[in-house]
This record gives sequence, C-alpha cells and structure tokens, in this order.
Amino acid sequence: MKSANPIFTHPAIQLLSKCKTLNTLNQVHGHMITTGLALHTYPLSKILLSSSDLELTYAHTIFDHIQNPTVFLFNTLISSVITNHRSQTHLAFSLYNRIILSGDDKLKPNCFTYPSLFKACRSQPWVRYGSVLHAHVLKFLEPGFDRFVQASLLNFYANCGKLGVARYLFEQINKPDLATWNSLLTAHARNASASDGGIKDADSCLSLEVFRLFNEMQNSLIRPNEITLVVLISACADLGALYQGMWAHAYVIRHRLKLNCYVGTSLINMYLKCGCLGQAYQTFDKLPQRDTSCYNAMIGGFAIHGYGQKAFQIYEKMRIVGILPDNITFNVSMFACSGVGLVDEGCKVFESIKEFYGIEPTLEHYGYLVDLLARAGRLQDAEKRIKEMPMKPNATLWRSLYAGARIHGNVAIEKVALKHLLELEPETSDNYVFFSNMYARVNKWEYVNRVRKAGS
DNA sequence: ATAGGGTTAG
Repeated sequence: MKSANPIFTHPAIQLLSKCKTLNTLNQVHGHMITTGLALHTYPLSKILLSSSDLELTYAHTIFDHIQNPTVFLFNTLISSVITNHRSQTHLAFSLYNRIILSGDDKLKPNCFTYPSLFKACRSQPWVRYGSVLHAHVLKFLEPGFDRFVQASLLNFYANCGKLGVARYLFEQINKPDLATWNSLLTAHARNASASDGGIKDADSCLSLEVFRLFNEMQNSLIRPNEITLVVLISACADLGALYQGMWAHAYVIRHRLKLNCYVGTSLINMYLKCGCLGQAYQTFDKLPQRDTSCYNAMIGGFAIHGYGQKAFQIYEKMRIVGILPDNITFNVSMFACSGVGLVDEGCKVFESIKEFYGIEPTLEHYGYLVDLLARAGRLQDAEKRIKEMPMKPNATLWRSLYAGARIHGNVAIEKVALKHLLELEPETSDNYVFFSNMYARVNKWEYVNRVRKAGS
C-alpha cells in the first residue's frame, strides 16, 4: 500500500491555520522554507490563505517571492481579496492581469478564476470590466464551461439590469442546480424592486415571474432552500400578495427550513407591506434569533403603522439585548418618533448614536433630527443643530426647516431656510414658488396691519 | 489534497 504524500500531511500545515498573529505565522513560514515545503503549491496556498486573513499585504509579499506561481495560487489570492478585503479589489484585478499578460503558455485562467471576479464586478467602479471578463471566458475556457462560471456570469448581468441576457444564459445551462435557480429568481426579484418608480405594471410582472419560476423549479425536482424562500417572500411583499406570503411562511415550517434572520426579516417585511402589523410582530417575537436587520424591519414597521412609541421601545430593547444598531436603525427609529411627535425620544436616539455607540452621526442622521425638531415646532433648536453640525447641510435639511417654519408660522426662520435652499438649488422652481408665497403672506400681513392701524 | 456561484431591512 502506498503511503500518503508527506507534503499534504506535514505538521507545519496543520499549524498554519492555528496562527493568530503574523509573528507566529512568520515562524512557521520560515520553517517551511528551510524544509523545502514552501516550494510546493499545496502548502503555499495554505500560507496565502492564512496570511491573507491576518494581513493582506503580507500575503502579497509572500506571493511576490514565489517564482512561477501556478494559476492555483493566483486563484487563491484573488478570491481571498474579493471575499475578505473587498476594498482592495484593485489588487485582485491586477493579479488577474498578471495571468493574462504573463506570456507564459502554461499560465492561463481557469474555471476557478472567474466566479469571484464576476462577483467583484457587481459594484462600482468594476462593473465595466464585466463584459471584458465575459469575452475572456469565451476566449480562455473550453466551451460548456462549468456551472459556477455560468452562474456568476448570470448574476453579473442580472445585477446590471440585463435580465434578458441573464435569462438567455440560464437557458443554456442544462440541469440547473439549486444555486443557479436561486440566481435566476434573485435576478427577477432584484429587478422588480430596482425599477421602483417606473411603470408599475412591468414591475409587478417580474414578481409574478418569480412565482412562475418557483413553480417551474419545483417541477424540475430541485428542492427550494431558505434562500429560495427569501426571494419568493420578497416577491409576495412586492405584490402585496398576503395569501401567497402566508403559504410561503407555512412552506418554511412544513419543510422544516431554518427560520433564520434572512427568512425572518423577509417575512416581517412581507406582513408589514400587506398591512398585517400583528402578524409581523408575532413573527418577529417568535424568531429563534434576531439580528440588526430583523430589528430594523420591525422598527420601520411600527413607524409605518404609526406606532412611534413601540418603535422606540424596540430600539431600546436592542441596547438591552446587545444587538448593535446600524445607520439604518438610527434613521428608522428617528423617523418613527418624528411621525408621531415623540421629540424627546427621537432626540434620545440621536444622542445615543455618539454617546452610547461612539458613532459619528451622518448627514442623514442630522436630517432626521432636524425634521423631528422642525415638525414639532422647535425651530430654534433645529436651526441651532444645523449651524453646529460638522458637515455642510444639504438642501433636504433646509427644506425640513422651511417646512416646519412654514407650518408653525415662524417667518424669520422660514426666510433663512429659503435663502439657503435657493442657494443650494437655484435650478429648482419649487423654491421660488415657496419664496414668493412667503412674501405674499408677509405683505398681506403688512397690509392687514396698515388697515388695522388706519382703523384705530 | 488545496481555489469558485445564490438570501433580508429604509
């Protein structure tokens, strides 16, 4: 019997994954160089993975010292950059270029090279490289390349709104698997909600198409998983299709799918969109685990349905149970308070951003704060906040102040707000209308005063 | 024996 190749079972490799600091990793690496282990792709890929987790530049340095790295090693580093260091995406593309421009006949991209690169192409500024990569796929890979490449290509086109291309690519995949079906469903759901504000009929068709595709998927005997149901439930929310949504909820339970945070959040949202606040809360309450998104959905739900106090209570509960809020949490919580005039609660949310969570409030947070104060008639406070904020106030902020001043009859502040509005948006005709309305009102009062004086 | 695709909230 042949014994296992010692390269794969060397104890140093086991040690690598246990390294918690660069220093220890460095020692193991040194050891691997002296034993000659660092000449082989397998141990090298392990070093690259471990080091890129700790410090990407270190991994890069190691990579640069490898003579004639194989595609395998390129792929290892490229995917590590894209999945763990998204802000460094440019490094992944420069690695890819090194493969392409190497001039080495033996070094060619393979099926493993492309999926993570297409994933990177889903956000700016990398979107324009998608079609370049597509051309490379056709050039470098054998026709009928594997389903991972096909699925990532499909996702890329769906992401930039080219649903037709995505569908065409799907047609070419024989026996699509679960992830591929989920990609196609997601493509439709994403484009249904992305074109918000467009033609409503066309939007709904895409969500209806999700229903149809779900049936087709079931006929093909691929069993839906949690991700499938999240997409289906989102389509129900989009259509306001309560009964289909309840069916999907029952499906999750009947098929013993996990009621995870994704599924939970989409169900909460679906019930809220369908007007069922009680059902939404019950779902929220029964979830085995809740993350920030679940809380955001529920707070937003109470806000929409006019229960500011409840929304605020949920916000406070997050602190007690130790779920960290994010920027959206702060926005929806203040919005909830603003809607029903809970000024003190709303201010408490704003103060907690910095005081309790140590986060610097954003322009948007100031926007909600000013809206809250202005609507409640605390115009001096609102103006003061605008003047003291660390960044330049935008037109939305001044518009909130204007609206509050207008409603509460404070002409002086109304004037200040309008002046800034006109300055920031000289092209917007609405602002001039507001301005002339104000003068019309003021002049009328002067007229009234004159009449009064003349009469006395 | 190591590298790759699909999910939520305003």
